[in-house]
Amino acid sequence: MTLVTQTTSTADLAKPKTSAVGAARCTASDLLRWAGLGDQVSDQTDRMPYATRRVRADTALVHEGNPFEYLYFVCAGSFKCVQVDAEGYEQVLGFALHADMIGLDGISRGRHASGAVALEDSTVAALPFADVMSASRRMPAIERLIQRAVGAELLRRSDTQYLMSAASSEVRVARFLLHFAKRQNALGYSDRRIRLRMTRRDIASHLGVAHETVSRALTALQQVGGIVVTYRDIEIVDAKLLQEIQRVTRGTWKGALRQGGMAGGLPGAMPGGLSSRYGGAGSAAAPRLHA
Amino acid sequence: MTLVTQTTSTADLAKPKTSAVGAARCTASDLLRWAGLGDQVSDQTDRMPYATRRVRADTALVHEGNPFEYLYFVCAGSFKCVQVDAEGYEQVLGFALHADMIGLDGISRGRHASGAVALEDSTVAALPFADVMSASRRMPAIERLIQRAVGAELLRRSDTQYLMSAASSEVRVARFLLHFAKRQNALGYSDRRIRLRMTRRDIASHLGVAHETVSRALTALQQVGGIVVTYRDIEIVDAKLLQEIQRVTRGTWKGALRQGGMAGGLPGAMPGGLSSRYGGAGSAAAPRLHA
DNA sequence: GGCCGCAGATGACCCAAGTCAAAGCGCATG
DNA sequence: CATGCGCTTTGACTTGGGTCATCTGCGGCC
Repeated sequence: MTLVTQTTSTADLAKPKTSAVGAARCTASDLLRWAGLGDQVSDQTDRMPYATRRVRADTALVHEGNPFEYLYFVCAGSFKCVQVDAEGYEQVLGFALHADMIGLDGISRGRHASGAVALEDSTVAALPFADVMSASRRMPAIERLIQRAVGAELLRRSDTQYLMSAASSEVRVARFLLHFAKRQNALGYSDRRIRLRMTRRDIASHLGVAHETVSRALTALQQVGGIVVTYRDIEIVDAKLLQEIQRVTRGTWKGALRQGGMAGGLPGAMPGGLSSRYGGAGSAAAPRLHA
Repeated sequence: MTLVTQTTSTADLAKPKTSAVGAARCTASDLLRWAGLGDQVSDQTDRMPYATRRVRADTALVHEGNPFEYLYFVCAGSFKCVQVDAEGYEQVLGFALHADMIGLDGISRGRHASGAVALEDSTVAALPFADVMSASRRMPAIERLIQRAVGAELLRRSDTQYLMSAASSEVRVARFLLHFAKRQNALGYSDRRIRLRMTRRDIASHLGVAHETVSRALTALQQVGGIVVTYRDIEIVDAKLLQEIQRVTRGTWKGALRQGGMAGGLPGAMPGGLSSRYGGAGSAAAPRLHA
């Protein structure tokens, strides 16, 4: 999957939250550092102060439909990005973590196409869009920051579509966990321990399944030995296994696993969990193909 | 106007913005005009020529993973944007129509995160990304063009997530049709007649369902009187009905329809088609749909 | 400290849609 | 003009997971 690692300053990424996040203001160079563009910082970019804002858990930073004025850079904490449909049903479009940008989708219409709700007490830097744009014309580093934010946003949307394109719910959950772990890892955190800040319901909405199904999928993945679940703490104990499961786009991954399409097969986990009920029965049609 | 097969539906698709699309080069002002920013054209923006490229049906304009050098502006024709997973299964992320920009997702990693395949003989303008960025620094109109492209792209991604968040397949298809009609309408075409250039399979992939299900959903929507299907030509005969159906995010829309949750109720369409199996009123004259 | 409410897990049931199959149709190709 | 392949539709069957319901446990709040 052609993961061109961000060549810029892995060192900077390794130490998140280096600055005084709680401060009432932060400078452009802070943003660049947090965004992993530390080497872009120059004298020019240093003196631009932006206001920061505290957002308490479960409160909205951005309301869907409100006028688009600011871009928000997540200094600390995390958010869910949501759209509410006519019936009041909340669709979770994605999650914004540390160093992500919130609000880009307001560019097109001048109004925010989605809302953002804090999953925990969080801090953001509020960047007046007009200012940022004019600054980016003068300072290549800022331009880079915006470009990166846009690129990251687009990428995250693709990833979401990829998540939802999976046929089986367990595959979706596996993808979600791996994806989340990778993002945390890029921020300098462990890629084995995931601390979920959102409810099962939020995850379910994001993946396009029922929340009970998320529960069941987590249990299932735990039973085959891929993860250990403790409420919202997930430990990935067999990343390789999850990777195998995650690859399956169509059909049941259990079928794919047993057909030897996957290396090694499963240790003792098989008899337990999911695969059992399907016995050795002949549902083993050749998967894939369909050109 | 070149041999680009775009005029097809003579009368109905009548007023596309015309221009010398077939030319080997086009100017920035052409792009602005096509993008609906005609009023932004000034002398400055006039003299910048971009190469155009012909892309024949079923051939790739962009290959996933290739280096990101150009943004492509769709002058004529249409594309599907795709990602291919490890098993070779093709996921359709979206469709790019006239005046859309292709390739933005390459910004983040310097490589295209998705490919683009022409659905018909098409023409694009190839904009070297570096040039465009430097031009946008000097010319507000170009900057606006890029902003608009980015915003539109983001919005389209949200829309796709919205499409896929629907519970029932018929709702997904209804949303897709309305969404597509709106986009065509924004380009000056009819919002009642849709000419689909992609296969059912492409649509299915985009919506996250099986292609047979798309067929059945189209048939079902036709039977309740919402549309008339003639292969790839769809006529929307009852937009209001489709709107009602499209609103339903959870559960079956048939249920929502009958519960009076929807204004006015439906004329003669109700008894037939989908609602039949759900007990209630006379399933008498109802053919089709399992049962 | 005790009550209340929500998050999460799990079981039972059954329908929507995936899968497999097969039959039209159309368009492209020689 | 004939042939064939792939798109589309429809049917029959199977099942994953949505829905409803219940139970547990944790946390907040008076």
